[in-house]
Amino acid sequence: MKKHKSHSRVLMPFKENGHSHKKCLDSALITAEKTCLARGVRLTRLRRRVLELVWGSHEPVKAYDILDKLRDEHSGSAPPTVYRALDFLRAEGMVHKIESLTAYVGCGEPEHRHIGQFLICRACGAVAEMDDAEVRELLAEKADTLGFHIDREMIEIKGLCAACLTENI
Amino acid sequence: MKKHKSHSRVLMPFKENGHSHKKCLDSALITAEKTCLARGVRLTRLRRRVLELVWGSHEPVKAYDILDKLRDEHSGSAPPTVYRALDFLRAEGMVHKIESLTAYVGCGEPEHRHIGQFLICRACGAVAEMDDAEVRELLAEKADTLGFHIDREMIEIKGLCAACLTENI
DNA sequence: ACCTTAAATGTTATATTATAACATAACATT
DNA sequence: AATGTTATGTTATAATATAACATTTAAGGT
Ligand SMILES: [Zn+2]
Ligand SMILES: [Zn+2]
Ligand SMILES: [Zn+2]
Ligand SMILES: [Zn+2]
Repeated sequence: MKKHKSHSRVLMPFKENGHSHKKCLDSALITAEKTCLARGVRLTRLRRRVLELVWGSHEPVKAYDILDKLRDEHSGSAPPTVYRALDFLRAEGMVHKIESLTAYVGCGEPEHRHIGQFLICRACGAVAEMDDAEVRELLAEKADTLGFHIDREMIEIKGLCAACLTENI
Repeated sequence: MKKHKSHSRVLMPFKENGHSHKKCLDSALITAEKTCLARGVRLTRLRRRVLELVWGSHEPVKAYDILDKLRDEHSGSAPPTVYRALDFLRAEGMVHKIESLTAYVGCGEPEHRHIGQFLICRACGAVAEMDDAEVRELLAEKADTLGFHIDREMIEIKGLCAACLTENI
């Protein structure tokens, strides 16, 4: 029994036909800059570059793949370089870690802190992010029947996205 | 709008006061033996021992902690020893991997194949497992609005269990 | 019992992911 | 400029997982 219509947003959709990833990336970087400015935290050149690399595609990116690219640009790069930047970006919500892939994706809406639910296509590898309050509420309710208080939930769903479903008829 | 009462089971509860873990463990091993027999797969001595070690407590166990114990008993143990046994046990549903902890827990109900939802207490480290069809149905519905077809979902919830909540008043 | 084959385990090496610890550099504030 | 703080550089190592191939064990047919 729902009291009101809960919000359910798609924070990061699967990319549609004609998706301009350049725009997508630029907009993400601009949002990140604005958000960091507003919060008084520093999106340094390195952090910005790591964010850019994470946003290179809509597929989760591995930490060591980022590191390889950083090394091409600056020989002083080492694992801590990338993990520190990722830690910062995750703390600020610019990036989420996909635990089941040990990989990282950019967040489509970092300005409002949240932890979404991720849909991962096993065919194309793309990831979409939802932020669905109904799901959260139902889980909270279920947890409550066990006397459990939720701090944080990780929801990672694997399957086939619409595009890959139609291809594999 | 629910058509029927969906089943919602607690496959593995948080341990209650007076919980006899010896019974809990014995029963898990017996169930595992029966289930393997029924399926025509082999619960070898090694696999049984690994299952026993995973079931050592209700807290997720690390692969290399299992390996350390195996090494005490048999010097020929190496990473593949434990990972192969875990792979078998996971495939048969006797053990689940908690992705967000890279650790493994025993399953309370391996005879029916499933992937549950895990509640992880950040204070005592214990894990409970639910298998809630309502949650699954809601997620399927939400995914469907994006044209996404779910194969498998990972739900790991962190928070405080009832016992730890009352302690931390 | 003997042979054959498949499954499980042993063994060595290496890949992948992540953190510790300490030094230096950049930045902000006074 | 002096100071404290934050970020980055640097070296080393910890923690998690798999590849590849050899050997042993178990199952099934003759
Ligand atoms: Zn894009
Ligand atoms: Zn997000
Ligand atoms: Zn128990
Ligand atoms: Zn289970």
